[in-house]
Amino acid sequence: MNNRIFALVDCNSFYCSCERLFRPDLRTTPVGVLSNNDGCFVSRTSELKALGVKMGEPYFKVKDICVKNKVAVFSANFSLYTNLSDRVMSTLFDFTPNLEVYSVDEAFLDLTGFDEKNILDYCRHIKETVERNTGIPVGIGIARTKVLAKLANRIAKKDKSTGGVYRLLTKDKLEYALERVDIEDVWGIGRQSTIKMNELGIKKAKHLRDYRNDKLIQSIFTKVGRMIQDELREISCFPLNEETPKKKEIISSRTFGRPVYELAMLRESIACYASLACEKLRKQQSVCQEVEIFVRTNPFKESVAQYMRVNSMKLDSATCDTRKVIKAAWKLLDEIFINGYEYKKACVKLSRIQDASEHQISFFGGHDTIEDLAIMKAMDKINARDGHETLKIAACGVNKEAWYMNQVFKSPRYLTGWNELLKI
DNA sequence: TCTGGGGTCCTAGGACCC
DNA sequence: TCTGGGGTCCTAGGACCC
Repeated sequence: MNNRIFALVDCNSFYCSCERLFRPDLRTTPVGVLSNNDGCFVSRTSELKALGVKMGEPYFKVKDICVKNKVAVFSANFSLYTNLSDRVMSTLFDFTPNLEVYSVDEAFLDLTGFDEKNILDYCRHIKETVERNTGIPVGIGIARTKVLAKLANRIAKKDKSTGGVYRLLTKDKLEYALERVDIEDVWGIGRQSTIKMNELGIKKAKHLRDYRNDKLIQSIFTKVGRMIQDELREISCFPLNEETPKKKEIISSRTFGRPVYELAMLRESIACYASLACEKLRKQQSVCQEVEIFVRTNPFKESVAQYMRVNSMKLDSATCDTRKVIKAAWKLLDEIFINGYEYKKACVKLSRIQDASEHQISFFGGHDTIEDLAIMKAMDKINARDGHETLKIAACGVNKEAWYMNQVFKSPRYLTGWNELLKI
């Protein structure tokens, strides 16, 4: 046992809550948000869950249920969600700088040193403040390790009597919780591990905590499994990571709105994804020295011939120049493209990422010149000021409708588009 | 007809070196 | 018949997360 205290703040049905914020008429309506291309449900309100719609459920399979129950369905509107996420996080930051932004809708707070008697009230105050400032409802779980804080958060959300804040600090509460929580609901225990845990007779969180053979746990579930076990014992193994590390890989991929057959169209999509990835790369002031792409047909469509190929290359010199990355990606595409398949998805991945300021300049040249960097900088600046893709590389094409994803239910960019602000 | 996107960490095993 | 031992680095693939 240690004397640290972690609080996990988690936004309730985050994407749905964002949509509801601008549509108060939907306060009691079941709401769901779909993945890109209007594929699967990635966020559901409790009302939608109650209708039996599962996480990751393809929309077309439950369309009838949605229509019958007047479910408000939305296409993903990530610029809106990111913006609201920033507001939630900055509100939390006002309470403590010891904060880890764990995901778009979750943050760990280090509240070590707080008087344990008052901590429940304090977290209720945090919850109310976030909700008042941003309109996004949250739940908070409090415990001595991150794994247990996750668990406490689960209870806070499931058990209405908690009022959305739950403290898992006393021995009896801990026993009560660990006896009831299934092993698969423990943070870090996924599908494969659950099967192996069950074989060992571990069905509940408590069984893992009390499992005597630590070495066996380590050998089957690796170091990570052992750390989860210790975290259940209130031994903190996962530290709070306050600064967000730079990405080591940047991926940009999309499923096409419709099947694609021509090399020219694949090239356009690849150029677009490469542009997106390079933008992110420059934003974190990095350069990459490896480009990977893949293309594939629709694995769900069994009636057509299947094809999937990955191809990658190392660059002579690390770069953040979109033009060079597109050139490399196109070369990779030409090598693996086969005529006659019905392509459904393409992907660009940048790796071997280094800091732009520190990277080694190649002896053989080919590195980004001052002029290259100036062009990229100008492009980023114009796009930041006048909107995404105001200026883009011609290789990306102009007729995106030919392959771009479907977004039939997209809400306005209430917070990031001047023409789409809420009208009252 | 219609099934997402973007990450991280860990380990085993191969390549290579002396 | 019988052919060493020890170390590092890299990569692919598995598992997990939201």
